[in-house]
Amino acid sequence: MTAEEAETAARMFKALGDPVRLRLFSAVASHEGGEACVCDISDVGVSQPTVSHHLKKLKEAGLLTSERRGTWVYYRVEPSVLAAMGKLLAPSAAA
Amino acid sequence: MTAEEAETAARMFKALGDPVRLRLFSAVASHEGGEACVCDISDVGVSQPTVSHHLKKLKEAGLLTSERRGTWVYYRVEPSVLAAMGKLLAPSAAA
DNA sequence: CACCTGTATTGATGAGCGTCAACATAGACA
DNA sequence: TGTCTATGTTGACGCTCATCAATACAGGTG
Repeated sequence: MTAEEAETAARMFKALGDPVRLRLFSAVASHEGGEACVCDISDVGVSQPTVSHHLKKLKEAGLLTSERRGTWVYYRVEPSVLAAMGKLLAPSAAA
Repeated sequence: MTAEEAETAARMFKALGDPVRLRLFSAVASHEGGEACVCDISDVGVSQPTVSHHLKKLKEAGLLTSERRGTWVYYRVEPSVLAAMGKLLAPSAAA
């Protein structure tokens, strides 16, 4: 594993390395249709700006995408990225 | 996903959220026999105390175990923990 | 237009992290 | 015992991060 590969992958793991972000991500991933409105998942015990901040981090890490539809903003998981991370965690099956 | 589950899982993701740690972990995981001596994997561009520090973090996160055999210390991956993380990243297959 | 709700940004603060130099410890060998 | 190598620990520095209050922006409704 090269230093560059490690940089890229570590950014994604790091994004999931916060309990609030992990819960937000899990909530989006397990929501119906694979997407969720912010209002559906923002009950994680922190303030609204903090939720927004964490969703932005997940987006910057490439784990989520967002789309505004009228009043609400919907977040959705990026499946290809998930698969790549999963392979890193299953070296016996992937390498 | 409860707050406690998120705490536990986030600790493991966080441990892999550093490029140096990810490379160390990957080196151990892909090494012959699933274990590696520190001397085999410490070529990641940081000083020896830093390597030791990161290996300790991975151990505290439950991702690695260590065992001294004579002069050298060998690290080995914890497969059960890997599987649990993998499932989190494959919600379509696990939940 | 004014007003309300949902979401994002700004600015500040306190805590945590990555890194290294220096030092300490463990084991092997003479 | 002394010495050398391999690894871990300590202490400190700079940087990043998580969080919130305050504010701003976007879109809907009247």
